[in-house]
Amino acid sequence: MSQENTGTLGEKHENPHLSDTSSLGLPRELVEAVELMFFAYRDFVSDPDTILESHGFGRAHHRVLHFVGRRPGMSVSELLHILSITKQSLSRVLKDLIEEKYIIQETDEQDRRIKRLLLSAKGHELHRNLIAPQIQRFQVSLAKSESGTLEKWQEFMRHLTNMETKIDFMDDTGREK
Amino acid sequence: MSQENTGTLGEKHENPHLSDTSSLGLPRELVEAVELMFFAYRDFVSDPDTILESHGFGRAHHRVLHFVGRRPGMSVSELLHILSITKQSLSRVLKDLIEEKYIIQETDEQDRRIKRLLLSAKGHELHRNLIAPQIQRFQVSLAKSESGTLEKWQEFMRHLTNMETKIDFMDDTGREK
DNA sequence: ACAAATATGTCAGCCATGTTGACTTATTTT
DNA sequence: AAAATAAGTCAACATGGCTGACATATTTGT
Repeated sequence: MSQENTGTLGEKHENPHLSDTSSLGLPRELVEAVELMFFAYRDFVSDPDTILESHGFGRAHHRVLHFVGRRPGMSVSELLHILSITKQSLSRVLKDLIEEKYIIQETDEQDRRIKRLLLSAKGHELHRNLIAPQIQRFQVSLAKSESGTLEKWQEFMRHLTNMETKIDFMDDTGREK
Repeated sequence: MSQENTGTLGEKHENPHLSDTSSLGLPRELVEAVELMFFAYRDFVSDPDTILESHGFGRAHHRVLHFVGRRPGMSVSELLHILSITKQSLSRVLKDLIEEKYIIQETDEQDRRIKRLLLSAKGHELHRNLIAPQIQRFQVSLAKSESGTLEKWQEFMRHLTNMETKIDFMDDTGREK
C-alpha cells in the first residue's frame, strides 16, 4: 500500500501515559474519544435502521415510537419539546404512524385541545423489536466489562449532554421542576 | 399540569438495585442507556453544528475535514470507506471543501490515479475550531468523574461499535491487514 | 500491446427529514 | 368577547443520504 503511516492513529499502546498530543495539538485520547462518539452512535443505530426500512419507516419514526412508548399519554407539544424538532417535521412521521395504527390519539378529558399519544399493541411490538438489538448490544458489551461499568458510563454520558435536555425529559416525573 | 405521572421515567433513585423492568419488559437502566446515546450524541454535535452553519457547511463537511485532518494523505476511497457513504455523497461536500481551499489534493507519486487529501492551514484552523467545544465537553465531564473514567468509557464505547469499523480505521496504521 | 481493473469524478434524479412562514380550527383562559 | 394555546396544514427550501449510468486517466495482468 503506497501510503506511509502518518502516525496519527493506532498507536495507543506505545504511550501508556496518554496525554501526548495529536496533529491537532490536543490530547490524543480525547480526539479519539470524539471519533468513538461518531462510530459508536452510527453502529448503534444501524440495526434498528434495517428493521425500520422493511416497514418503510425511518429514524424519525423510531424516535417518535420510542418516546411515546416510554411516556404513554404524552402530548404532541411535549413530544416536540423532547425531540427538538418543528411541528411540521413531526407531523409527517406522526401522521404515518397514526395512519398505520402504530400510535393512537386520545383527546384529553380535562383540556380537549390536547391529544394524548399512545402506542397500540402493534406499536408496542415494533418498539420492542427496534430496541431489542440495541439492548442486546449493551448486554454483550457489559458482559465484556467489569461490574459498575454501566452506571459509570451513564453518569459520564449524562455529563456530556446539555443539562436542559436532561431535566426536560429524564428528570421529569410529571410534576414540575 | 393536567398530566399524571406515568411512572416510566425519572424514578431511578427509588430502586438502588437496578434491573427492574420498564413498560417494555426490558431492564430499565438499559432502556435509559439507549436514550442517553440519543441525547448525548445530539448535544455533543450541537456546538460544531453552530460553527459549521456560519461557514455554510454541514455535518458532512465536518466529518470529511476531521478524518482528513486525522489521517493526512488519505485517498478518496479510504475516506469513503471510513465514512461508509457513496462517492456521490462525498463528492458534494469534498468539492465544497476543495473549492474553498480547506482541503488540498495531491496526486500520488507512485500511482497517479490516487489523490492524497490534505488540510490547508485554513482547513486545520477550522478543524481545530470545530473539535474544540467537543474536547471541552469531555474535559468538563472528566473533571466531574473519578480517574480512569475516560479509559473505561472508551473501552465500553469500542465494544458498542461493529468490529469491522474499528479495525478499518482505528487499528490501521497504513500497512494493511 | 491490449484488455481489464482501479481510482476518481460527474450527471440526473429520488428519498428522508430537517427548516421557515403563513394560516386554520377548536378550545380554554382572561 | 378577545387573546392565548394546542394541534394541524400547505408550500417551499436545504442537506445529505441513495441508485444508475457513464467518462477519464492510469495501472496491472495476459
